Amino acid sequence: MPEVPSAAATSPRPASAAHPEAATCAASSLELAVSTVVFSLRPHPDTGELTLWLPLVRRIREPFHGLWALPGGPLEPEQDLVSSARATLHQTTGLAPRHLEQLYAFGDVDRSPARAESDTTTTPRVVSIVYWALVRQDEDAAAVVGENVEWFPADDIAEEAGPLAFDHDVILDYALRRLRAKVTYSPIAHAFLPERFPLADLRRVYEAILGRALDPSNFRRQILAQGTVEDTGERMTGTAHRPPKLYRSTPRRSRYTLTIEETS
Amino acid sequence: MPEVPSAAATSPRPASAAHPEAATCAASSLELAVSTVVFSLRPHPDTGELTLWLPLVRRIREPFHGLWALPGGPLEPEQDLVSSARATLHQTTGLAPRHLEQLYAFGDVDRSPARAESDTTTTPRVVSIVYWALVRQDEDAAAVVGENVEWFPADDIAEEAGPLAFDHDVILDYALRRLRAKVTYSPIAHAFLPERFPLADLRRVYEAILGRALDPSNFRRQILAQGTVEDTGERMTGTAHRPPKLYRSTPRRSRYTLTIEETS
DNA sequence: TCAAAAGTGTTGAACATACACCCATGA
DNA sequence: TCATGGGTGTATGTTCAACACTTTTGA
Repeated sequence: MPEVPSAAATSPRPASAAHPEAATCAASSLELAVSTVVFSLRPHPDTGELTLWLPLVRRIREPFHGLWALPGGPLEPEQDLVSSARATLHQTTGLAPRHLEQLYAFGDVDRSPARAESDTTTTPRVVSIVYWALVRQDEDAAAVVGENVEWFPADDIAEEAGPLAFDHDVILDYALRRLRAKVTYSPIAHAFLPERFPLADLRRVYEAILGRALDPSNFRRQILAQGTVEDTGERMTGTAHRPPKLYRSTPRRSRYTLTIEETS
Repeated sequence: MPEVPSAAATSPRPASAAHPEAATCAASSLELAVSTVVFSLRPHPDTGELTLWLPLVRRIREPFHGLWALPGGPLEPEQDLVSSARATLHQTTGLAPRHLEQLYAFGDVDRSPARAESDTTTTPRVVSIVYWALVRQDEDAAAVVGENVEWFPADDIAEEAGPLAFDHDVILDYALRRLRAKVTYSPIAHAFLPERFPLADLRRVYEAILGRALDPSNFRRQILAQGTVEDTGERMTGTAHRPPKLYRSTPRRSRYTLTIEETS
């Protein structure tokens, strides 16, 4: 989508009236919604291995009545984008997010397949701003699930939840790639873990997200080298082996991070 | 913004009516605009060194009448987000973009400083979806500038264009960091160059964006190693020295790249 | 004492940086 | 021939994957 434009170049009008920040949609059918992809880690029902799960909401009206969709809702005029995403997450899981980040704004005119063929007056054009959130492993157990809400393993969505409503398949695919890319250059994986944790748990989080095994010794060195965790001095007890040290993630200096992308 | 939520957790309502993709703003003052940060490379007027420039548009009405702002405009109900950004770019420069990518959606309730203090009925709440574009060096010369449009060196905006309208200072700062980060792991720099170019030109683009000199020999090796350019077999003529080979950037397999972020 | 996972050390390959040096052209 | 930037080669240091090996607990 970025590269190569349509070479269509009509005559350049002088932008005398160029006038940013002013689009009233009062008269037209243009709507603004905020959706959230909520990731959590749970054992896979078949293999028992830790994998990504996420909640979907069954649509109870047209369009796409009966299909599964990402949780979300309309943006209230007096509500920030993040607040809206946070509220959505609270409604579907009962939890407050540990990590909440903007993913992308989806706004193609034909983004909901139904709309392409149908009357545009019945199906309004919707611009969605999508966030993604990570749920802490220890809190996940306390998550509450509402009516018409169900959790699915991320990689089984296609089979188990059929095609999703709107273009949410595309969005979900993008969110997954984004998470997997970001985990390699940013310490977001920590957001899945409790206050204190052994390094092996952190490694298991990485393995679950990336879907492959990591060398324990090299992993340890890399994490310690990047300085995103610090030793608490405590150790875990009651294990059937040498008790591991407990670490906590070093407080990130909140450097104005809006986001940073990466797909490659 | 991502990390640490407000721990505010009221009682979780079951999301029985959770209903994504439906926000009519007909009755409220909520507007949707698309703005674009347009980057081009030109010599700096003082030092003569190649630096980033971008066009700003002077506002001709309230709010922020008289101040400089990012080019942009309201989103038409039947227009894609990218199309809107593309149109904006065409209006301000007369050009078709070589690289166009979504940056971020800015939608805080109080994002335009004026609004914070003023009556909310007079200053509507605006959600802006911001794109960034790169202009090819050879096309830049042919750029047309409209009325109330002026180009500035990116690093001199604060002094020369004063504080920008809305929160466009923040947006611009973010766009610059994003560009500088992305150039290190993605071949976007090529988008500034013509069809065929010597490697030294590509190096100068990198140097301009990063603001520091790069070792020519190592740069060559890195670029050739990553396989983003290919030898055309031709050479540039008319130079006062050994004629350099001409390269072209290898066609990127258009892998569904929405975006990928990166800050640090 | 054995199994299992924590944790340390070592080695070799791949890559990056710095810089010496040769090449091809116009003037 | 010389000045200039294009282009190649090489030495040194750093990072990283693989894996052998030691440590510490519960059973």
